Amino acid sequence: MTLKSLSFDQIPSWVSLKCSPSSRKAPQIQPGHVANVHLVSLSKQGKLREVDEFLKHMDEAGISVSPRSYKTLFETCGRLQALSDGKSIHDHLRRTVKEPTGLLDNYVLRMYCDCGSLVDARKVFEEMLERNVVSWVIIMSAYAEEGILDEAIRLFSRMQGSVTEIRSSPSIYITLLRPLTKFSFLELGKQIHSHVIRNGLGSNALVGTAIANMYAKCGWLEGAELVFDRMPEKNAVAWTGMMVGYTQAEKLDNALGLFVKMVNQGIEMDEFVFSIILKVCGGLEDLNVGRQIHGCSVKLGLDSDVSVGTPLVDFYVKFGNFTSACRAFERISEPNDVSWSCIISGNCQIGEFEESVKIFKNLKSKGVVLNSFIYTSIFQACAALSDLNLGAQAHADAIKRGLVNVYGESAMITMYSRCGRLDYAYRAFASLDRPDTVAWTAIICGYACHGNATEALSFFNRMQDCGVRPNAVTFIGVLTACSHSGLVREGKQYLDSMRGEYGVVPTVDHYDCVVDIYSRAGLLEEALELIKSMPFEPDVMSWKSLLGGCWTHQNPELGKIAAKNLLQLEPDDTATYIVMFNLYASCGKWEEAAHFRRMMAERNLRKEIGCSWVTVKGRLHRFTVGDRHHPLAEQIYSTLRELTTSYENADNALLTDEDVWCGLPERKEQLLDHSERLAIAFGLISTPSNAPILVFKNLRACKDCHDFAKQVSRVTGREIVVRDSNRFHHFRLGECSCNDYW
DNA sequence: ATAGGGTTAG
Repeated sequence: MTLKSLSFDQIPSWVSLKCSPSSRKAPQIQPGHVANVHLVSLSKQGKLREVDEFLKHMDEAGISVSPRSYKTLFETCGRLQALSDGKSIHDHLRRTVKEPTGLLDNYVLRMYCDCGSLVDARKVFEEMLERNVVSWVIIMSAYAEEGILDEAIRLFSRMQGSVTEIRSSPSIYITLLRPLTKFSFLELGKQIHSHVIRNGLGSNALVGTAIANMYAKCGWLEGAELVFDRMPEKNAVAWTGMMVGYTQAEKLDNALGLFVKMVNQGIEMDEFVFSIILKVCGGLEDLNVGRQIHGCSVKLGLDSDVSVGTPLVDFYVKFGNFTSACRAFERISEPNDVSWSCIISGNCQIGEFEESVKIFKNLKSKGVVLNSFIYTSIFQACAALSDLNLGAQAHADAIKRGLVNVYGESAMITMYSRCGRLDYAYRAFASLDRPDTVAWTAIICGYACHGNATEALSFFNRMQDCGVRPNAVTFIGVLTACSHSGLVREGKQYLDSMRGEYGVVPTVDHYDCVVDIYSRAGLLEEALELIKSMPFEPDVMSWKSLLGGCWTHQNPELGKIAAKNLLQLEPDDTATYIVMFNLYASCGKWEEAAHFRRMMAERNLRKEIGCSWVTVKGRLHRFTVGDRHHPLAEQIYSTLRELTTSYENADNALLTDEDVWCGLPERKEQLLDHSERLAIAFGLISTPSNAPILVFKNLRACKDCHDFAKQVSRVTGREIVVRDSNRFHHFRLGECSCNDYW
């Protein structure tokens, strides 16, 4: 909108309607009144550029801006955090109003605080001629909220001498207490409490609530209870605070008990009470009580409130009941970013990563507010989908919006690593000031599954040098690194030192890693011995690892034991049948082999279709075995034929994961059309000759394709990276990073 | 005019 001149004809009629009918007086409008009303209207709509224009016109027309207009303008600038607009309006005020601005200064002060400029705020505060309690509260809370508590306290002492109304101003204390809660400064809190008592505000309900809250959230539950119990009337706020305190102290039963007491005393419940108590039910894994509380919220008509609906969604997600979660979500009348983040992470938790991404894109296109939780889930989804494009885009996007925090940072390390870009993962890690346990773990796991054990273990050592303690997941990464590199002795030593040296109690997963280490190294008896002697019931992974080793090291006797246990635990996993078939077949025991084939057929089991894909210029190209659908199929196959001349000896090739589903061993000679070969060949002909090729595959790489990829990397000089269902293989000049050890 | 509570993630 451009106003050529200050013509009131251009102001919509409804604007002027607003000012006359309410006043009974004759329609004598103050000069400039309409202009000021228009200014306020623009401001409330957040149209700050038009405000600026309009102010100029008012100046030219000699119309002054009313104090009420200034108030609204400053409020708008604060709300929108528009510091430069705020400054120019402040300038305008100083330029045009010569007399003392008095109470308006509080709004200016508030504006600078809201815009995050403590420097400007302080300057205004010091230059103020007249300071009242409100002025002090504003400036003190600004420092306190920023965590600059010592300055807030200094101001507090300074105030003692200059303001007399302190006895009647509980807001001072409430203001000071809130940030203490946030930063958990218990000792300071106690001092303020004594101040409160000395100033006779000990029985003030609002102050009491704030103090009980402060004690509860600083973790001093006894103190909180003392204050809480002595409060003559406790409102929902006080009860909520106590429940939060118990929850943070992991005393969920106490929190629930308090809730029951609250209900019995007939305290009116509001939406915030439901937020915390639903979280408690989720933590207690108490579906029944949660459902009852859900029903209670419906009766009160609160379930459509975002503060109730959102934790309800989360509650049902925790129980894996996604249908109920969605139903709860749909009841929310005005979902906010938290609601969306619950539904997005819920989708991630049930493996619906595409759906998460879809919702995310939709929210972005609609301009809905996003938060760091949403980005963390999206990084997780991109990791699972290996979607580097979207992941990197979301990364840049999150930075622009200032929505990257420690959670997102470590999720990003994992995302880049799983998308095949260990180099980016490292860069993301290296950019951290002080990586915590999870970030270190993410980079260790990254190097481990890319087969770089030396680096992974060196990160583990550096982590300890930095004084960061490893957790259970860290050791999974460490042991995986050992496993992928054949570090048998080291692996066992790490397992043995976990409890004593690091205080991390090993779980069955850690033992499984070591079973895997032994099995891969051909120490099959040791592996079986460990399975038998470990302080846990062996699980699927224990036997799978052993079976894998029996296959690589051709031991049908132990393989039989592993398979027997595996079939009991997981009769529908086709991999067991296939490996056993191959194992017997390769030893020439055809009858036993046939037995497993037959069993598989009888149980009507079908193998997941082998599939590989490669992304070129942002487009995904997907291949299945023997696929001829691709427009460049002819070129792909001729490339493969050229590359395969050295593979005549494929005769004795065995049945692989990929072959089995399509049928029979007679496809011996057809190994050349395995999906990953198609993807590699396509990568070769469709990317620049110096670019690395990154192929993803849903199943484990077979031996022949692994050899093939090595060969191709030697002949063409290309770097080829293949991610199979297990790990990453980096092929360079005829060698693989896994040292044929996978 | 100033002031109190909750829910989401690696």
